Amino acid sequence: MPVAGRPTSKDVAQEAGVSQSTVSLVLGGKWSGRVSPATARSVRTAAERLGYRPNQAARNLRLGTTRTVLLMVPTLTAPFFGPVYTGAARVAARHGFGVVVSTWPDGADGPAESPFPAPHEAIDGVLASSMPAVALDRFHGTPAVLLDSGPDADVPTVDFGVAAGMRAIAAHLAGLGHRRFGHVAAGVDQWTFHARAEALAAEVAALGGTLERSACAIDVASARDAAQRLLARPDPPTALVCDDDLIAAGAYKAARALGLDVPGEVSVTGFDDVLLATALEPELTTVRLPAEEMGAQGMTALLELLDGGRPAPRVLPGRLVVRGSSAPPRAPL
Amino acid sequence: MPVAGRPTSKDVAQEAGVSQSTVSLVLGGKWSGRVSPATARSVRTAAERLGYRPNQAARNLRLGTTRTVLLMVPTLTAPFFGPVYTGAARVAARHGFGVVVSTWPDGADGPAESPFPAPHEAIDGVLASSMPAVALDRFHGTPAVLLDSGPDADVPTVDFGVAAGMRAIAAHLAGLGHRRFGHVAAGVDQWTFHARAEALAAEVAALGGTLERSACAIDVASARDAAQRLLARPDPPTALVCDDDLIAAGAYKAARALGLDVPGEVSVTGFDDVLLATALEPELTTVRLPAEEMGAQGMTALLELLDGGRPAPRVLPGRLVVRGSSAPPRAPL
DNA sequence: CTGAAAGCGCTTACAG
DNA sequence: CTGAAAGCGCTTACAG
Repeated sequence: MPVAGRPTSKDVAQEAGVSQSTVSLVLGGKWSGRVSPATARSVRTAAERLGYRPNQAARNLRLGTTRTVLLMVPTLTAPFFGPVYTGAARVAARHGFGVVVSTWPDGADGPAESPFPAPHEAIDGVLASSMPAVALDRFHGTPAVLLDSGPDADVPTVDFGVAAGMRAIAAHLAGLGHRRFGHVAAGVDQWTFHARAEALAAEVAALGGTLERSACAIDVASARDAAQRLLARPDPPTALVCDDDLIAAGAYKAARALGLDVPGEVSVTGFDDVLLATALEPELTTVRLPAEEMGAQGMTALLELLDGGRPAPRVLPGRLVVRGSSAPPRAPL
Repeated sequence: MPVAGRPTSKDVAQEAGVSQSTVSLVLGGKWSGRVSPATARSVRTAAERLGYRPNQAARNLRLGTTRTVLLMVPTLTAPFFGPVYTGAARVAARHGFGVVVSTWPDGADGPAESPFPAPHEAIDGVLASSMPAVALDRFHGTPAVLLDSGPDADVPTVDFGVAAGMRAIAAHLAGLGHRRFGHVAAGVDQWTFHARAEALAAEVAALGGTLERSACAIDVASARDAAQRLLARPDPPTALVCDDDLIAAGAYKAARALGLDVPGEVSVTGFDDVLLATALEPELTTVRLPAEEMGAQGMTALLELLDGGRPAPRVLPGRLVVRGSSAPPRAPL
């Protein structure tokens, strides 16, 4: 018997000849010992025949939950955040959660731009990536996990081992014989870049090398200029350590503009290991960060938190990937 | 008077000394002529004092709507989809809609992987990008708009003018003097790549040139091999037309492996104009596709559809961006 | 083993 | 101009 509009549990009940509560019990998987197997079967059959799908809004209203979490990122146009989302959504789906995305602070949504309540008012938790802790203020009290934002927060955190990654880069270059380092640094006020700068400075000092620093925005042209400033010094670095792969692409350009061969005359390293790293020529020595794993671990921590747990801070190690952009320095003339 | 838990419209009513329906009327903006301005003001004050936010689940249940649309994309790790999302979310937010993302067919969610109802069961509409029309089957009847999937669908569409873009590439190269073309083609069964191939073939034929085609996956290594096959022919092309920027990066590698200078000995063009295009050396001649605009226009069309309209198909023109990777062919020896 | 009933928090006729 | 009431579709005590 066809039903007008989308079928409800009441329609299924009528079709199966049982009460609506029985339908709910069976389809909710809470029937064993309470409903006879035969009845359960007939409910399932009826539900299938009618193409019944439970109404989420009613379920949410009744349970006071939305099974939706918000992933907040600074931008979706950087290659880093796609994988983070993918990992988070994978874990979320396994637990019946959906993930909505918003960008902040330049976000597409939010009360400032819209007269409507922002969609993220209806969420159970927040996953915020690459943000200062104050970004969580607007969610007063909503369970939250911070990703890639540093371990010093009063919510659970998941971070990359960027300090160890930078040390691995420096050790690799030092092993090749480099002593004069240039740091083409992202001039961006995020924990990860502060941590990278600090670790590099400490490691170079420990190795007895010298380090000059030049800051830039995270774009190719700005990185090229910053790298050029370093290479134009009287006693230029033999290795340019770049804060990410895109910046490294700018360093390549600076080297080429000055007629310097990479890696013959100057070594260049990146960080992140995005697609770009192997698209460049020579391919880039860099540190691979498990972005998708960060999304997955972050969601796992958030679900633990929603479950009443106290997930411990996690640190995901990066891995040095040596490719063609690093080599021993040219012997002094 | 503090209220336990999150305040409801009933709490606001009590605080303001009015009925709950009056609160709903005022806060829903439907009060003019029905509630006195003074009462309205006191309701607003009470709501603010209590930090009241309407419960979306209740609202959705009552209205039978979710104000949520699903953006379905093949993958989130390609650089194209971040901007599409951003544009869609911007327009959606202006109309009080949220956007959830899912990937298909390799999706993180969906009934196959999860015993729970997929979150996207609770949506008002679907925006599907770079998909065959059959991808919409599982949403039987949900209003949908197809992006970047070709104009031949029985739902509204938004596409790029890829044919015109390819013609512009071919005309540009022909203007430089090229006659022997190689097409490093994405061997991916998507409308956009079929359209690119067809347009290029037609234009080269019209110009009286020759065209060889070599297919590859959309990754650097596969593209390099495909380009190498073309360049190894007895009478190799003087220009490699690549189906996207990443493929062009592979073509650069093939040229370098054979000791061929770009653009001195072989010209290379891309498509899309992603970040990579200016990270390469030389910078890539390509066609810029307005991805964010596609997201925005798609959402506009979907909202129109939800409003009962019949949005016309839209085509967003690309723009040829000439950079350093294209030059006149080397004079025959 | 099964069903009648309450109630989640809204919006919107309907009655005054 | 304002309020009492119905009802959206669920889940879950509660009663039998």
